[in-house]
Amino acid sequence: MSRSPRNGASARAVVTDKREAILRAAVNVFARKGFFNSKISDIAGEAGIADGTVYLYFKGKDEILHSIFDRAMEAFIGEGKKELDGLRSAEDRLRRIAELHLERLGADRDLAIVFQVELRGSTKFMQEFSAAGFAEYLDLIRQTIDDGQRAGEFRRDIKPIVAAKILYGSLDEMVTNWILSERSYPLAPMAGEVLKVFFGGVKQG
Amino acid sequence: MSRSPRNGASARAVVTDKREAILRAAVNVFARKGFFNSKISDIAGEAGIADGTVYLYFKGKDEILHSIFDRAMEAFIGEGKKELDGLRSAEDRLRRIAELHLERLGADRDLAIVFQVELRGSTKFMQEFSAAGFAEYLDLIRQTIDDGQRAGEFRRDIKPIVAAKILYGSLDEMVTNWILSERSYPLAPMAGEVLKVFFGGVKQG
Amino acid sequence: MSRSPRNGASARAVVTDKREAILRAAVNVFARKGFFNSKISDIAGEAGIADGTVYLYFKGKDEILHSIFDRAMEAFIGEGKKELDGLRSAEDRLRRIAELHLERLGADRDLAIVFQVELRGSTKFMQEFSAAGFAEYLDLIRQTIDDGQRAGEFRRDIKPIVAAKILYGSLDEMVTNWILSERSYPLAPMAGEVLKVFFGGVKQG
Amino acid sequence: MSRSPRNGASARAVVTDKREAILRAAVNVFARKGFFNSKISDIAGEAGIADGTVYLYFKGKDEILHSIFDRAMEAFIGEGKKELDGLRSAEDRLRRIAELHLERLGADRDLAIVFQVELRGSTKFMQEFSAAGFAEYLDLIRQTIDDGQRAGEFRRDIKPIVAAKILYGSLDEMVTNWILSERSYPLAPMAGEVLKVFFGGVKQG
DNA sequence: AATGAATGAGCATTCATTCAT
DNA sequence: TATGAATGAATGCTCATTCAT
Repeated sequence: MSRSPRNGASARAVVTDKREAILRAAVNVFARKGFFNSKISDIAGEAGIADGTVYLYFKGKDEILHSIFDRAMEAFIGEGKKELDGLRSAEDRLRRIAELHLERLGADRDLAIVFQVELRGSTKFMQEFSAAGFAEYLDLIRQTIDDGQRAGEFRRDIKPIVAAKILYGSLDEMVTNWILSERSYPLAPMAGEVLKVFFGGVKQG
Repeated sequence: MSRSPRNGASARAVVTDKREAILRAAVNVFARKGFFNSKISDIAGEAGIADGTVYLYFKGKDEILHSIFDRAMEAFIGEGKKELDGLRSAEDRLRRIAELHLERLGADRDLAIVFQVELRGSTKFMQEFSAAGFAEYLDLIRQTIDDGQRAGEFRRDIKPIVAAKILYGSLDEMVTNWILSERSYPLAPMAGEVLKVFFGGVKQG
Repeated sequence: MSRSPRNGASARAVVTDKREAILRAAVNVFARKGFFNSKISDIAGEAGIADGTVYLYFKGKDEILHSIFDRAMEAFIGEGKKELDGLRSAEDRLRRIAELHLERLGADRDLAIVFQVELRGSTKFMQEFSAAGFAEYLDLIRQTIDDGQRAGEFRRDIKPIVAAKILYGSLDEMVTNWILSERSYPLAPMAGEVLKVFFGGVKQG
Repeated sequence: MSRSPRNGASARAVVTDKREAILRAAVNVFARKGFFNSKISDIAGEAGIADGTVYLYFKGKDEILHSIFDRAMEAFIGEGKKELDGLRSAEDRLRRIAELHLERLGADRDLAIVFQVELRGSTKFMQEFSAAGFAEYLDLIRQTIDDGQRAGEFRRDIKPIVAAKILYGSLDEMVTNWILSERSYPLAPMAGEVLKVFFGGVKQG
């Protein structure tokens, strides 16, 4: 946690610390000013380092945005894998996915803004990030729905990929609305509301 | 002598023509390069006019984006109003909304890209555009659902605003996926798929 | 006075009228915004004509400034010549010159600003205008002083050209101060104050 | 590690050097091309640095002009204070002021051009600079004359402020003429000539 | 590794000038 | 003559990136 550890932290740890500091600063700056309006010097300033130092860790702003995405997805998927392992029914697994989705983003508004807004500011980014992780995430949902259909939990007259997009799109909209809302409210509980409708639509009557 | 030519319509047409040409060019350029990477000179070049001429019609890029949004929303809402007037049941109205939503964006891929991607590239834009038209649109859906609940068509244990966000989010995700997809497929038919699940979830058992 | 005379004004008169209108507008605009910050469109707007029309009468801003100077100097010198003809003593002539100088500029603050400020905004202008009229004016003063010395009115141990610069510089400073002053006071009476000192310095004890 | 190099003086010197270089280059460029016709790139080129570097030291052209004025006035007034301290009579003090005025500007033709021409190219500048230093300078002269009147050196029937403007205006005109002159002659000796007339006009008969 | 002064390519914007009407 | 829409050259300014220290 400390920026200049006196303890046995290795040189590698120092490097990691500064890298982390830049990424954390970048999330904050991007959330406040938007990716395209953020300057490298803003990020460096927020991180408390010199402008030039940023280039020792990243090639440029694009790579920083990529790293933010990678780091967050890695953490999210890693955590998700563990949580889902214990759940057997497709319904329980989807519920946990939805909850995690909103819990995670609801816990870090700046990160949510970067994910909902900044990562979507160009088709180039969207395609890259879609290829990088969104696709995998969407496929996880699709697969779970597919499993549910095979297990007889869900109606079979609905294409799993369509249902997956519906669930993802619904959650995504909850997050976007939460970000833009002037009122402050907890995001996670929206998961239950979404699922009530979603399961009503996909579950076997 | 007269400042407006004898044929008032033609003068208006000329102005409108160039304005329109700029807006059309801008949609194309924004879709290809992204809003922030588009230069005024790109738009002017695409429109076949000089750079400076753009400033005779718009204050800058921001105003162009706003105008694109305004013009499209105006057309969309105007068309929608007419279509919905004849429909009585909430189900029919929601169905028509969903169809129109996907038909419209599915008919103009560049415009769809601008709406799905470029208009969301900054919180500033999102807030402005949310205030300008998205909010109204979302409220139209909410109100229709509310009507459906009062009429006994829909379950009453679901908050209309939540259901509205779910429907909107689902449609929105369909559009985004369609844009990013490498395959080319018609967007409009997805409306039926979305509604199958959505109505399954909200309609009275 | 009217901008489009219905009376028998000839075509030439119309031309002159528009030329005059542009010059009058330019003096006003230059005084308000400064020569370099004034746009042709500002002048055209102030004159109530189209931008392009300005070019039917003048090559550009420089020529307008020149014309302002020429017109004013012509009027000033023409008027001055008449007034001075009747005066015999050098003292009387210098007194009248000083009075005219301050009366004229004191009567048209905008013109005074153009003369004191805008005409001096570049060495190029200053050299041109110096050659064009200031030099002639200064020489008129010098010659008068010379005459006074020859007539025994003034001390002979002072170079006429130096005395001329002193008188001109003193009057000039009165005008500049008057322009910059926040208080509003009549300029012409300063002539007497300047001359009291000046004559004290140059007249034969 | 340390942000200020071991030798603090050198860092300061470096900064000062580049700032000074820009100011010196700007005086030269302004004198040659005029303030409004000078481009930032002209100044940067003359100073031997990149265009962007100028903005590390100054906000823009206006601030450069201000700095030129401030620096010169500071030097001038600082020097003047010392010189005048030893002089008792008002006459001696005014003589020294006049000499310093012409010596200083006569020693740096470019600076003189900036002071006589460029600083007066707009009412905005004139007002700012008048407020900033000219007024103070004029008041120094006025006060000295006032002292001379009280001490019985000068006539009391002349307003000190008017006499001050006359002296200042006379000196100013000497400088302007010297700048515009095609002949090359020393400026400083003109002080004596001006004072001969001025004292003749203001001293007790 | 870290710094931050310096760089200069890149772009938005203005506005004098033209010319078809 | 008069217009004013259109032009496009000109330039101030920003900011990502480099590199000597």
